[in-house]
Formats: sequence, C-alpha cells, structure tokens
Amino acid sequence: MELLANLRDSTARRSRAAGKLAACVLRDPEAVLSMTTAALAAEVGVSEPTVNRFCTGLGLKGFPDFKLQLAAELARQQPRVAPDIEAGDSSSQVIAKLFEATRASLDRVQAGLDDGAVEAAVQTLEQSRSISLCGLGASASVALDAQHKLMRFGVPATAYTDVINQRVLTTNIHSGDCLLCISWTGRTRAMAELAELAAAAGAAVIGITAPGSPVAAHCGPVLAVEGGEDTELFTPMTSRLAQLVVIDVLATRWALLRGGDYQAHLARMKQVLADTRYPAGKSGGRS
Amino acid sequence: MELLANLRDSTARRSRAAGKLAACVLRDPEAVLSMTTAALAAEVGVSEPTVNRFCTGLGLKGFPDFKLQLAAELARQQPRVAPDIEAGDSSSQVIAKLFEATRASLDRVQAGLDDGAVEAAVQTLEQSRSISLCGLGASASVALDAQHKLMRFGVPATAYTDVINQRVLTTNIHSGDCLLCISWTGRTRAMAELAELAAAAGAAVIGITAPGSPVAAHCGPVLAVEGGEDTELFTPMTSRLAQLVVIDVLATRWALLRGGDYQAHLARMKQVLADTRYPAGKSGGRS
DNA sequence: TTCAAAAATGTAGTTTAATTACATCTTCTG
DNA sequence: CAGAAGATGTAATTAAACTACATTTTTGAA
Repeated sequence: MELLANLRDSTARRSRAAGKLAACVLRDPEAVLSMTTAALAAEVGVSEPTVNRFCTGLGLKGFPDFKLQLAAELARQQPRVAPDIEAGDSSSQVIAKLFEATRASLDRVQAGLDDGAVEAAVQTLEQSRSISLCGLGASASVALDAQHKLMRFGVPATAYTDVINQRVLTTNIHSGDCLLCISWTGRTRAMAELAELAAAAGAAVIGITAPGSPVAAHCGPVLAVEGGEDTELFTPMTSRLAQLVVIDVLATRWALLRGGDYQAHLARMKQVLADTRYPAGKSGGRS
Repeated sequence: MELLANLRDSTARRSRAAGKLAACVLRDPEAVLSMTTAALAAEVGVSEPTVNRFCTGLGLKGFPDFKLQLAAELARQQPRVAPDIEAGDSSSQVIAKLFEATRASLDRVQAGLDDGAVEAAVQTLEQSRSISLCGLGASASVALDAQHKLMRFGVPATAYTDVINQRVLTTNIHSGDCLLCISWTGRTRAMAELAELAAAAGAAVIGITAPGSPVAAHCGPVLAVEGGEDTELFTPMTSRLAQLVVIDVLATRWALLRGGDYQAHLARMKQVLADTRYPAGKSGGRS
C-alpha cells in the first residue's frame, strides 16, 4: 500500500542506486511487472543484489513480493471502464454494472479536476457576500443538494431552479456576490445567458460544467466535469453524481479553511436534528 | 482480468486436479499469493507441474504470472477505506480523499444491496398506478433527482419535499399506488409516520433507507442503504451519493424490463432538449 | 586536505523456485 | 475390450532470487 507514493516521496533518504531504481519504476511501473531482477538491474545499470536490497529496504520480502505489491497498487489505481448495460441484464447484473459505471465516472472526473480551480473557487466563495446556486433539469437537484450541504456548514446559500427566478436573480446580484452555475452539458442556453448576465453585473461566476462550453466561457473558476457520454444510453445519470462530489469537495475545503468553529456548529446542528428523530435502536439504527 | 470469475465458472471444462486447484484458490485467494508452486501443490495434493499446467492452461505465462494477476484482481475488488480528512489538508488532498471516501461508500452500499429487494421494488413500481417520492432534508434533493430520472424514462412520478404536502398525499393514495420513502437515517419521525400512514391506506411502500430502522419497519421492499457514519465529520455527505445510485439501479432495471420502446423515447427526448441548447462546439462540447 | 569508518555497490557462489521432458496411469470411444 | 487421447506424476533442467564476501564510494572529524 502506498508503494508508489513512497517511491515518489522526495524527502526519503535514498542511495544513488535506489534513486535510479525508484525513478525507473515510476517511469514505467507496468513494465517492471514483467521483468526479472536481472532485467531491471540491467535496465537501470546496477547489479542484481542491489535490486534485491532495494526491495527489502522497502520492507518487503524480496523482488517477487515487490512485483506483487506493485501489481496490486497499479490495479487499484487503474481507471475503471464503464460496462455496457444490456437488454437482458438481471437485477444483480444491473447493480454491479451501474455501481461500476459510477466508479468509472468518478475516476474520470477526478482525473479532470484541477486543484488550482478548486482553490480559486473556494477563494471566490470565501470572499462573497452572497451565494446563489443555479441548475436546471437534472442539475436542479444538484443545486438543491449543494444548498443543503452549504447550509449544514453554516453557509447561507440559495438555490434557484426556475428560469424566471434565475433571470430575476441577475438583476439583484452585483460585485461581491457569487453565482455558482451547474450545468452538465454546458450548452444549456438559459444557463449560458445567466452566467453572462451575472458576469456582466460584476458578480463572480463559478462553473461546475464542461470545460470549453458556452457556460464555461462566462465563468471565472471552472470546475471541469466532462460530460461527454450521451452516446451511451444509461451512463449520463451515473456521471452526474460526480458533480455532487465536486460540490462536496468545495464545501469541505471551505469548511477546513474556516477553521475549528464549524465543528461546534455541526455538533449543534446534530442536536437540533436529533429532536426530529426516533432514538437510535438496537438493530442498525445509527445516528 | 476476470480471473476469479473464470475459476468460479462452473461451465468451464476442467480436469479433476484443475478443479481442486480452482477450489483451493477460491477458498483463500490471499493465501495463494504467498505460496510457491510446491506449497500450493502440497496443499491441494497434486504435483508441482500440475500447478504450472493449471496456470498456463488459463492463458498465463506461469505460476508467478498467475500470482501477479491474482494480486491485481484482489486489490481491485478489495473494499476501499474512507480516509480521514484532516484540518490542514490542501485542495488536492481533499479532492483525493473525498473521491476515495465516495468510492468507499459505494463499495459499502453495493455490498449491502440485495438484488431480491431491487427486483421486488421494480415489480412494485411496475404494478403501480401512481408513484410518489418523498424525502426531507438531504434526501429531498434525492427525491427530486429520482423524479427527474424517472421522467426521463417516461415514468410519471411526483416528488414531495414538504412535510405538509407529504401528509396531504397520504389522504390521496390507496391500494395500487406506490410511495417511495427516502431517508438516510431511517429515524426521521415525519418520514416513519408517512410510511406508516401510506401503508395503512393500502399503498405499496418502498424504502430507500437504513435496514431495521423505524422507516424500514413500515416499508415493503427495503433497499438497504446503511448510513451509520455520522461519527465522522465529513463522510455523511459522500455516502449519500449511494442513494442516488440505488435509484439509478431501480430506474435502469425498470427501463430494461419494459423493453425496447424506451430507446425511441430517449431519442425523442434528446431531440426536444437539443432545442434548449447551443450546438456542440469544437472544444469539448459534446452532446 | 586526509584518513578512517560506515555505507553502498558489485562479483561470485548458493539456494530455491519454476519449468521441461518423459513415463505412467486413467478415462473415454469405437 | 483395445487403443488412443488426455491427465498426472517423477526426475532432471533451467532460471531466478538470494547470500556472503570483497571492493568501492561516501562521509565526517581531525
């Protein structure tokens, strides 16, 4: 576990040969899997026992063990592919495939998400007087979800899921306000116009949308959520979940930035909610 | 890839020794990773070359290669653990941890989801005259999302996210109607009462909630979404996503059951939505 | 700068694991 | 029941990994 991260760690004290070996493994980890000690030694230009010492030095049993660990770690981080759902699929097949497809879309969105953009978006939120969340269609529920989430963290935000209300909103926001536009395709006319109007009014506009799209064009920080799969029949819905994770990221990062008081806040909120609930029972009832 | 599934496949024609080997590997795959040919041969009671032949017969290079593949596959299916988010985490760390935590919660929910319950829920939906979706708080946006999704598949359903409206609803639904209750904790008073009233009125009640909870007690088919982690500060939000996947599963399975016409329906819907959008551009604009 | 100690690396040899070649046994098929 | 095809085991071979020891390089203190 964390083998590659370990090798990547530049703070680790390493001998010259070990450094070359680490670099070689990082350069092409897959290739190492089909190499013998001798092959890797030759590749790097060191002796065979050095390769062995390198492995034992990592706390492993030897070179074969090293390859085993490496294979496991590579498999774990290899992006998943969304399986096709077919007409005859049973419930259990649909379950397996849909969960797998969801994981695949998480992989894809995570890969495309720029942490600089996240940081910029959080900064923008931080400095805003008010926050408005807008989404239409499937993204409407995402906007509502975001509103709920931010509220939990003690941040007042308002979701607008109605084209008219969204238009009215643009007449009320100005410099110092923030609009968060959620659009899967990034090509919904109403949303692009909304972003444009808000930007023109001087508001900061954050996009959770497809990069390079009309909506993205009018946004400041753009959190890339590449859609791009309406080709498949069932997948669009799985990938939309990734938008929600992106919002989780924003909310969490912000909460961390603001420091310790949110913890007390969350505890207080839990107390308030507890009164609306039955107490936790014996069988599976958790808070 | 699919090595274990391959071994599990009973239709495959296998010799007696190969069968014993497959059984042994399936019994404890992890253990095999630290065995040599000789050790595995002794364990199963066959000769060493037989072990080797077993591996090459699977299309692999030999026993070491077999172990490599096995390690990769085990790593891939091993449930992930949600990493703890810490105060000093950077944006990129928050991204990595939150995506990982989301994958972990998908693993957990998938493991707890019973395909019999899914099938029963789909049957119930199938036979219902009307479908109402209810959720409160964070589950409200899930209900709205479900409404949108079902609508896309041509199934009229109505989401109620307001306690009063939900109460009024119970006076209007009867036998032949279906109520889908979405509750994370399963202990929200209002939701449990709602389920009880609806069930008393003769409606079919499906729960997407914690098994064994007060809400679940009044539901017919219960799609288990074990919450159980308010202990952690940031994780509740990641696990909620799994509810959405469960709804995806329901909607998809149902669409499959209904057969081919949904495809034409989706195509028609895409056409209608296209008019609200800018055409796909060169840079990243996809349908 | 120099010398000694410690660490790192390499060479050669040893051990262990994996594979191959061949013989024997079992199990179908005609 | 005979014969052939396939499966399995034994023994030998090859190849890989590891160990012991010698050599080189680096490091730190005088």
